[in-house]
Amino acid sequence: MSQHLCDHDHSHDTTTINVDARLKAAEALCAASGERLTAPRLRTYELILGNNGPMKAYDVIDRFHPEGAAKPPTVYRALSFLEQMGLIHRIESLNAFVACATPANADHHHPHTAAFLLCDCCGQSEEIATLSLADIEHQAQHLGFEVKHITVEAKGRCKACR
Amino acid sequence: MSQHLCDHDHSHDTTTINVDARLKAAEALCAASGERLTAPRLRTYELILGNNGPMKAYDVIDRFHPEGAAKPPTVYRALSFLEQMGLIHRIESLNAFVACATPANADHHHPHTAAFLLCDCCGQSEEIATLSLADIEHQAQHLGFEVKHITVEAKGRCKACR
DNA sequence: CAAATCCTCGTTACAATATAACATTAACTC
DNA sequence: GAGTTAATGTTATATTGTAACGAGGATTTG
Ligand SMILES: [Zn+2]
Ligand SMILES: [Zn+2]
Ligand SMILES: [Zn+2]
Ligand SMILES: [Zn+2]
Repeated sequence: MSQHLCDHDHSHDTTTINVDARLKAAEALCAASGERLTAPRLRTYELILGNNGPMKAYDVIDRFHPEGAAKPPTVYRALSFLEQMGLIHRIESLNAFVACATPANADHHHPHTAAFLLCDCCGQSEEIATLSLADIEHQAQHLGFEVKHITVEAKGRCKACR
Repeated sequence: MSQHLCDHDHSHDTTTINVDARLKAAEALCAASGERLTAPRLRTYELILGNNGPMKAYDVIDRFHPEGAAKPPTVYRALSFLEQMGLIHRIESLNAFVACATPANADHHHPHTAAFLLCDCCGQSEEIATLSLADIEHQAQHLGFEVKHITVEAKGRCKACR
């Protein structure tokens, strides 16, 4: 995931997620929701959880099987499912996917609008809770993150189409 | 650009931009900035200005010449230029491009963070000025737009990479 | 239990989006 | 006008994402 746009080291690019705990929580969430966390879905989530930073769909595809790649629809379907369950987020500006930092669980559903700080250089992402764009600047400043460009896109239905 | 996800008419999907005036303003802006609004750049901007809603790169490519399509790099380069000049915005969640509603001109440079309301149904986009996510809800409500999902992504440099 | 139904998946093929690399031309500088 | 830079033309290819259809397995229904 490192972008290698620079010459300094990226040893800070490490996330520490308890993958097993997340997988168990996801199982519980799906069970509680009447959804099935099938093998391809589980494997896809596992890979994304284990990846250091946002992961491309084709990286999931390539690493899906020990022996060879998965077929794209297998993975794209799993990604859609995981996104709908709130377990991962799609990063539109990177065409990549990252595990939600605060996923719903069986007890506590937690759908939310996520905001991300995305480093151009090391590729790391930080999911921040924010309800205002000023907040983004504040949190970025607090984290020492220099913001260059913000993407804000709201999807829905216009008045005429409702 | 209509998405045809519905059976109602989309006669509201019409924008009215004074294309000639925008092109002249762009000429002036580039002249003032020491940049060159070359033929491919001008043609690309003209097509985006004339399009009803966000336009895909390959639609620009296909309509570039009266007789046949342009080569992709020609258009992608022009799109990058126009975006850097603040004349168009890229809509990440659509892989599309739209003319800025309030572009800079020779007198008044005006770089800004744009926010968009994007209709799932008719494909129309509305560029709104906003400095808070609550604002998005307010403006959407005022416009009768029902928001289903908001994308917020800030790109830049993390602390370790600065 | 068997039939019907629905959801999910496997597979093939392909569509849509975007860039690398290098040769050529046009503009600008001295 | 020779040297330099910026922009374009051109070919090829890389990356990202879906349509379509059949097979399998789970769930519901009678
Ligand atoms: Zn989240
Ligand atoms: Zn970084
Ligand atoms: Zn704008
Ligand atoms: Zn609409």
